[in-house]
Amino acid sequence: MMQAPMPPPKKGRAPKAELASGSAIDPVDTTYLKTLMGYNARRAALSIIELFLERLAPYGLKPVDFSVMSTICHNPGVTSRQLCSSLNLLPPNLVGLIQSLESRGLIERKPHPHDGRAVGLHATPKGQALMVQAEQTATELELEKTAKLTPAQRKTLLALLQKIYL
Amino acid sequence: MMQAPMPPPKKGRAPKAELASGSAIDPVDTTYLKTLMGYNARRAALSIIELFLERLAPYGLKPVDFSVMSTICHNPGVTSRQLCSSLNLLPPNLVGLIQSLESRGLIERKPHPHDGRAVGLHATPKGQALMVQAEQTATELELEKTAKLTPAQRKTLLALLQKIYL
DNA sequence: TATTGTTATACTCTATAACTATA
DNA sequence: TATAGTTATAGAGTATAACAATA
Repeated sequence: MMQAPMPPPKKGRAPKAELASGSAIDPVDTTYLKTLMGYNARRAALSIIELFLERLAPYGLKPVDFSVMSTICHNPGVTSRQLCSSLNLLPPNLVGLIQSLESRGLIERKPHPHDGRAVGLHATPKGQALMVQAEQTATELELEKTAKLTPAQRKTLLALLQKIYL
Repeated sequence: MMQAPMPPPKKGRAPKAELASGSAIDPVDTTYLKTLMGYNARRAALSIIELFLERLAPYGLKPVDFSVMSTICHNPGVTSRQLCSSLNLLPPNLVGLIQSLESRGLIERKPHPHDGRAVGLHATPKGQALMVQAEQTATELELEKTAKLTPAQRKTLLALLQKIYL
């Protein structure tokens, strides 16, 4: 399959937005990158995560901690194996995370009823109370970051993203 | 502002998809996480990047290398400062990357015409030829990963993602 | 034999402070 | 004084191999 060579750099009329704007940097043509879903999804995710880190710092939760705690809260008795599978994490990277949450008194480890190898994870009342607040903060921050979207567009975006990774 | 407490774990009818499926893991309820744009955008991005790493490995390009090379190709003479600004990179992390691309003969560094401090980056013919192939490969892989989307949905998704981070 | 959880470890990515050369 | 590029380095994130206990 042939393809046209690299598009010409458009010498005539490049997108210029620096007209009389004091210390702006010369803009760059990223037209091609903007056609890539991976590029745009990553940039959007990082933009949201940046604010997430700020707002959730008072709870001592980073994105992965938050995802794990939320999943434990909504699935009492869930195992590490299940968390790894559903959140796409690797077992060795979950160990320290779980230990940290336990030492903070946010979760408890109980023997699994049917499988002696596994350990059931449960949120403590303290952990549950923290996550009610944390989830509320996360939801608020998300609405701020997606303020340019209508509720319908927001719903559409969530559904389309899930069509990619699920 | 008050909020309802953590939703009950729905004891009656949890989403079970493991009916008579040999070695499937008990599924987990991630309903809440799926309402978060940051979570879904990150999962989608990582899903695409996973295949990107495989397919672009023969070119010796990772996502950031690819973004930088593509931007240099489409913007001859662009500076490191401009790359950092438009791709959201930090200057120290770009240094080694640029040196690597130069030592591979993919780009050249030329003195900037107007600013003695800056260096203009240019793709060599070898670099341009590589990127024509690499961009084609990237575009193909993206279409595979978004195969569940119609062209209209794909266009919508790109536009909505840009509304978040731009 | 296969799986859960763990340890140790290496590799990559990202971030900060400080320096130089030029504007 | 401010900016472009660089250096050194620390921290976080992600990866693989190998092991013990249980199925």
